[in-house]
Amino acid sequence: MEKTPSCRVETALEILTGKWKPSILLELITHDTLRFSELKRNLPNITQKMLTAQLRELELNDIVHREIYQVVPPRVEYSLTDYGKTLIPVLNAINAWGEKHAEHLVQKERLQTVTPTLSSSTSDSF
Amino acid sequence: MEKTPSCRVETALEILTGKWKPSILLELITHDTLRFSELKRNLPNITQKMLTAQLRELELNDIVHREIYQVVPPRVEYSLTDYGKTLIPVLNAINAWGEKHAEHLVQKERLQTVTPTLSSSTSDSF
DNA sequence: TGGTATAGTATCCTAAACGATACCATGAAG
DNA sequence: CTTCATGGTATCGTTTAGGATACTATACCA
Repeated sequence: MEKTPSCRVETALEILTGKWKPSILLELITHDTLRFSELKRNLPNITQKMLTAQLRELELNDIVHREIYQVVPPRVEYSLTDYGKTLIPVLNAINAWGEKHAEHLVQKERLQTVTPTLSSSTSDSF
Repeated sequence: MEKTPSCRVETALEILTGKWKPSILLELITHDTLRFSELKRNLPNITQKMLTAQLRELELNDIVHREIYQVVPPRVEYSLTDYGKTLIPVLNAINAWGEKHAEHLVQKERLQTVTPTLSSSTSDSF
């Protein structure tokens, strides 16, 4: 009880991180429900092992729901739980900052590539 | 150009993750400016190596500023850059979700500890 | 009888993150 | 001449994350 902010942030980040979790979550946000094979198709470089592992962790944290249909060949569908959907604003905030960061990077590069020769740049005061 | 949301989220998370970065950032948010030794004191289990490494990464990403005073013994002060301060709302969002998550966990545990014997729980319909 | 599709496991290996420990340079104070 | 404080590096070992690959069960379909 009475956890510190740093502890809470770390817990939240643990749930969000892992090489594939953001992509998986964004897939499920935009597609609502996806079969295992559909997720795999949409995440071209993931291995089956990693996809299973990351989904299991998300399931353990009650972020995604796993629905098994007893048919052959197997059909398993993944979707966000209601609780998982509370992550959407967080991911939006992170995504928005990521956008700002991309802009910030090009500005830093612009500053660095000014030095070498007196080239392209137009709006300089001398 | 035209990065995907998943890519931006991953970039942002790369900057935020690392075993000690959240704690370091929160220290700098709440204390404004801290010397190396003060950071180390406030993060009891961090090693010098890790503190240096994580600070260097944050510096590289333009999140923290490193001010060196040429005195002996050395004095080095760390603080958030203006750009680094744009992370504060993001960390707040993550922290808020982390709080919700802690509550969610105790509720799940309450549901699980109902099963074993017919103990404590009061409001069940049979 | 054999191939196909799905949703996985199991095993092994590599690379990266992290941790423990020891060492270093400097100048002031004693 | 020694000691102390600060803010580091350097080196080594362990632990964890992730990747490659092979294998499996099942029922249907040809």
